[in-house]
Amino acid sequence: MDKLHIHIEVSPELYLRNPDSSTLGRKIVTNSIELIEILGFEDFTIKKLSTKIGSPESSIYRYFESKHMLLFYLIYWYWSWIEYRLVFNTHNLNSRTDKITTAIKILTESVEEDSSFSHINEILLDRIIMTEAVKAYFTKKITKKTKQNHFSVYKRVVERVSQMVLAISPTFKYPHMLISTVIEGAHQQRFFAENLPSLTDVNPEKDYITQFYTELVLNDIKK
Amino acid sequence: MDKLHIHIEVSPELYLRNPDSSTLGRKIVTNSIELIEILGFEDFTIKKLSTKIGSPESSIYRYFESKHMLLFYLIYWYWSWIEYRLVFNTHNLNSRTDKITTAIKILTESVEEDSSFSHINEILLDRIIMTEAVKAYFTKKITKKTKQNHFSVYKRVVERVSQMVLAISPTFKYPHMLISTVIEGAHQQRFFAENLPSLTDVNPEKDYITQFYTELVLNDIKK
DNA sequence: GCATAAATGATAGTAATACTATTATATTCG
DNA sequence: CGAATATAATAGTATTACTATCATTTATGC
Repeated sequence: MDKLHIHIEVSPELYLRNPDSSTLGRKIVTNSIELIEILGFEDFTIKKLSTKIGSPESSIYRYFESKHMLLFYLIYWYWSWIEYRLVFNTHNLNSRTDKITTAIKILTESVEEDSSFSHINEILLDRIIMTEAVKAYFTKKITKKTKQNHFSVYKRVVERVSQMVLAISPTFKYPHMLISTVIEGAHQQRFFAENLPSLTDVNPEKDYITQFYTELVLNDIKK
Repeated sequence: MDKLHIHIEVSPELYLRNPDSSTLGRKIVTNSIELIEILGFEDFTIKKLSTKIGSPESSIYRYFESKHMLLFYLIYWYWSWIEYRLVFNTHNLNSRTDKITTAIKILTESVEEDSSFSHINEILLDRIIMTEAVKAYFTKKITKKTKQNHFSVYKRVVERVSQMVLAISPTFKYPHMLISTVIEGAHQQRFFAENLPSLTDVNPEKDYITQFYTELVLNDIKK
């Protein structure tokens, strides 16, 4: 597996003080992930986080400008981590089909192992992204410009996989649309399977969501 | 066009007093749509709505239990309206491919005409669903049971179109997954086109999103 | 057309929350 | 050891979702 001790750096625009540079900072991040996963982002409050870590609210605000920025930090971290895994696991593959298949696997599978190379629990973070990330795109609490800057990693991931699509089918007109549909779709289907099963087709096979989206993509680009 | 004076009834579980039964009730609905479209659901407040319509907050709460329930009401209305259009426009088609193509068109196109058979502006409502509906699924403010009850129309729409998929390809394993991917994907792509264009492939052709999803579905089910 | 009931208005209040401000105390570092 | 820096302790503000109460208007039955 890819249990290297890589270090993920988050864009400084997302924090006031780098939470990765102190024990308190890391405590904030670790515990916010645990709390958001349990409560959901709406019911998650800085007050609750502050009591959980035993530090005052004002200390948390020294690291993050706002509750929303903390969520953006987590999202950024997540996509950096996905990008790393994407590059690491596909770069030495020769077959174009293998590349795209591996990429779709990484984008659609639920994370079930905490690679524990950091203070961040990837299993919980993956669940947060599944349920909370959409809200972050759609919120008007953050300006367009800020969003566009801060979704840069996500965009890069979409771009990378779009290139894999074009490598197979150079005239395909909508690679970004296809890939962002797959990414968001897979998250949503996982959520539906847990919460609104009649909107999806729950299946005992572990990787049925990955299978579905892999076939969807291959059928579409190999017309 | 389908400018019939049909009347859409919303499940009584979603309101305290039926907003369709009084002028104040209709005023609340009409104006909430306008406000949510402008402000987004987060910045939309009952106070702002109450000043807009010149009635106290307490009057609004006599119709809707909460801000979230008001949103659920709008979502329910929207999907009832979509279901009506779906049934109306497909039932007299003979070709299976025509049926599914028409269905996908209805599910993926942006609404550009207010059919004005009611106090509800469908153009604005369509935009609200595009940006705010996902938040409604994902919120923990509403219990699972309530959600499952209240998403019944949405589920019925998915079910109807799933049946059209099965009519073409009876052994297709994931019709619900395919259709909910299309519905949510199309909304998201429209949002991306306006707000985060690098995540999609913006195209001058008016109906490129519909085209994309139509081909995606046909390629997938006609293997 | 009048009594009764129902809907609405006017006003006040509560608890929670995101975030700010200030000052005191630790902690780190040259 | 002294100075800068990070954290704690505490208080406060504005906003918001929602509740409560009572007066007034409007609709309804007879």
